[in-house]
Amino acid sequence: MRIGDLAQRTGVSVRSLRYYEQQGLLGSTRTAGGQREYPEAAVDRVIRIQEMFAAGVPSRVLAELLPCIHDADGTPNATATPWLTETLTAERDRIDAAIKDLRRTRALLDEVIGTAQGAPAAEARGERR
Amino acid sequence: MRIGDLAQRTGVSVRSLRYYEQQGLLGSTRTAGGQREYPEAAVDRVIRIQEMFAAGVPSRVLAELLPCIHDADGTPNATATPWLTETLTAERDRIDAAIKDLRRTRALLDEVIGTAQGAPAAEARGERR
DNA sequence: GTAGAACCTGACATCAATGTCAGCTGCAAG
DNA sequence: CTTGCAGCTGACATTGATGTCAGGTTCTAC
Repeated sequence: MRIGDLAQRTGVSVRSLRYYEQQGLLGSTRTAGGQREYPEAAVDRVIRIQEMFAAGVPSRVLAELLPCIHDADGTPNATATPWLTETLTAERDRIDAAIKDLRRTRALLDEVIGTAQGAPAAEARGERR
Repeated sequence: MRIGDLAQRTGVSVRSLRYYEQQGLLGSTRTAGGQREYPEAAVDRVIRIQEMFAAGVPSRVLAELLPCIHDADGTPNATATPWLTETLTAERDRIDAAIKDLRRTRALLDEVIGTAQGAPAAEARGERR
């Protein structure tokens, strides 16, 4: 498929798709005229890239990580280098901390929302965290 | 306390503290000579600000939200405007989505890490998500 | 073959929080 | 009083993903 289709099917802008390629995250073959052509599997890959970005994984790490991922359609690929596993472990810890933080913030927002609606605050309602 | 102390006790840079003030997130009194002076409660507030930033709450929203927070030391303050509650609800939904996303990403990292260490992949070990 | 949509590259702009530098002033200890 | 650290303002730089524009090429349908 062509870049416009991929963009539409993933909800990611054409600009970003080209950026992903530039960062070595997403491959493409080219037509005789030089236009990008993507396989069906690109859809999944792009979605994964988006998730990773949203999770704060930097593209540098992502570039090394992607080949190691057991894709949905079953293409294994490379194995992680020692450096990569170490980095990923650090990333994982960072993500754990981020989740914890998000939960705390969420609870706080919840409380303010609840209070504003005239209801007693979360603690007073015996809500579980 | 003065800005350097606050920075040290919160782990936030002096630069950022001044930025918070500029954004209306953090108040301070000034000494005769114009230097910032913070109350003890500022420590908690700064930490909260950091958490919110980490959770992706934009400073514009934060500025309106902070006065509504029932501080740790028990200072209530303002009540949320309708606009604010609406915005916060949207933020909360965003955060929920972010948490979900982080979990997925975490699982993926975990799998790659596990595989690299010669262990079978997570699915094969019957791990729960 | 021609019109128009989709694509190409390259460059510059944006956002938000933070870093950093310069030049100046306040403050506390000797 | 002097010295030196800490603080002040203001300005510019950075980072990373993305938007946007310009000028040109390819592809598709007629």
